[in-house]
Amino acid sequence: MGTTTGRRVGRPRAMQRPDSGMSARDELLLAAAELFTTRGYAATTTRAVAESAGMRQATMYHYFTGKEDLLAELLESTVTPSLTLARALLADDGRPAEDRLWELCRSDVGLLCRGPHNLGALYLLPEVQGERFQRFHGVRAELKAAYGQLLSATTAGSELSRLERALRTDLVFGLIEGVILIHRGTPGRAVSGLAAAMADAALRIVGASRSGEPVISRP
Amino acid sequence: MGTTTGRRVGRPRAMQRPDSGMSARDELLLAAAELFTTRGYAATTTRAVAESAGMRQATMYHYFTGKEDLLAELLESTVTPSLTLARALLADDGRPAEDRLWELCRSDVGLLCRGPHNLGALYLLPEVQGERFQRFHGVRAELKAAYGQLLSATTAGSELSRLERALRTDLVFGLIEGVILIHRGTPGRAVSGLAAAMADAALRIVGASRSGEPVISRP
DNA sequence: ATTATCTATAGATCTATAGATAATGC
DNA sequence: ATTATCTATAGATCTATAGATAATGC
Repeated sequence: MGTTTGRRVGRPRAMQRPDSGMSARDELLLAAAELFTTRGYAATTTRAVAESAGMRQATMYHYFTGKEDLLAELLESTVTPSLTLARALLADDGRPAEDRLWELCRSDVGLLCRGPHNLGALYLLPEVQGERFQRFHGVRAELKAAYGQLLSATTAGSELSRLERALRTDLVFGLIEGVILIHRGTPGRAVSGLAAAMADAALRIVGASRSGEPVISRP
Repeated sequence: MGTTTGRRVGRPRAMQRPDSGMSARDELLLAAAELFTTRGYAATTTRAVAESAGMRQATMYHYFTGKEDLLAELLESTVTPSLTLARALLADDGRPAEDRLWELCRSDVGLLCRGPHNLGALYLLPEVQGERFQRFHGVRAELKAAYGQLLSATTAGSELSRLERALRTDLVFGLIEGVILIHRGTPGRAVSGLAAAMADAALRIVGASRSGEPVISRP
């Protein structure tokens, strides 16, 4: 019943390492996140993922059917928490939409930059167009729709044409997802500051501002 | 001396195709651009590039030392025209900085979206961190510096702190390079409209606006 | 008995080189 | 003679499966 070493079911691993506390599945996901973002998805072999997680190549197939499976799972895990927050914010219609949009932006930047690794960069992979990623695309589309709804609920947003609203939603969503480009450029910078700055920028793109903060204007 | 077929030096190609008019080198670059952006860099084999350019795999090595060589050349070709324009705009200090920054943004969006292919997406490749891409990074850094200078020369930009200027430069540069994310999401939209909208958004992030156009503000 | 892992490997690549060949140029 | 291409291939992978093994659980 203790958590002493060597108490797990199954043949022991060949390469012994201190117990990470994670499940083998999670060890694989973490290793994959690290390697996919650092070396690239296609450039990462199943062997690299498995060994990096402390097991032999073939063992990986006990948990995932292949590399695509790992990637799909990682992508979904990046978007799902954002969507949960977005839904909560949409429901909370007591607060000004400006504030809620700002918070969603800030939170997303944090998630993208801090996450296990910069998974955001994986959105751009051509491989992600494939059918296996349908579910990811679904979740992501719903998240984007939430951005659109919040944007439309702002004072500035409500004055825009339907087309213009769609365009600005794309711009804001693109800015936030593109944070990876920015973060990679200057990785030293504090994420919290960046997140707030990006959320501010998003509102400026909409033409709105947080309650309390005046619209920027020159004297 | 005519441009009739079968008049070229060297052994004829195995797979005959209508003369593209391009040099074999350019045919390879074009094929690589297409495949790298559609299928991904690492997922593209040297065979795929060569055959797609109308020649056999081994022939590619007559022109490039490998895949990296192709990628480096493609990346540089995307940034160089932007830098040329940026230099010209920096020198042209008769016009308001706001207008020049706007033009640079708009032109870059056009280049990134229209180019031979969406090469912008390749910026994110982890492979591009390598030493072989030093020159590309140099040119790109110079382009970013130009963005910074133009931004600082705007009225709104000049009022910002040094740190805040650097941050907003990152945001604007990130927004523009991230246009790929936006463009991929809705490829149907006209590039010219998108380019103008992105340039507008960039100025809004800075807190500036084009001469003539007032700063957006609510009644 | 069940489970998590291992070792071994077939089959399918992919890269990069060696050397041959079929054009034009002189 | 020079050039652009070809064919052939060695050597190095990499993926995914088959089947063995070493733990715990009952």
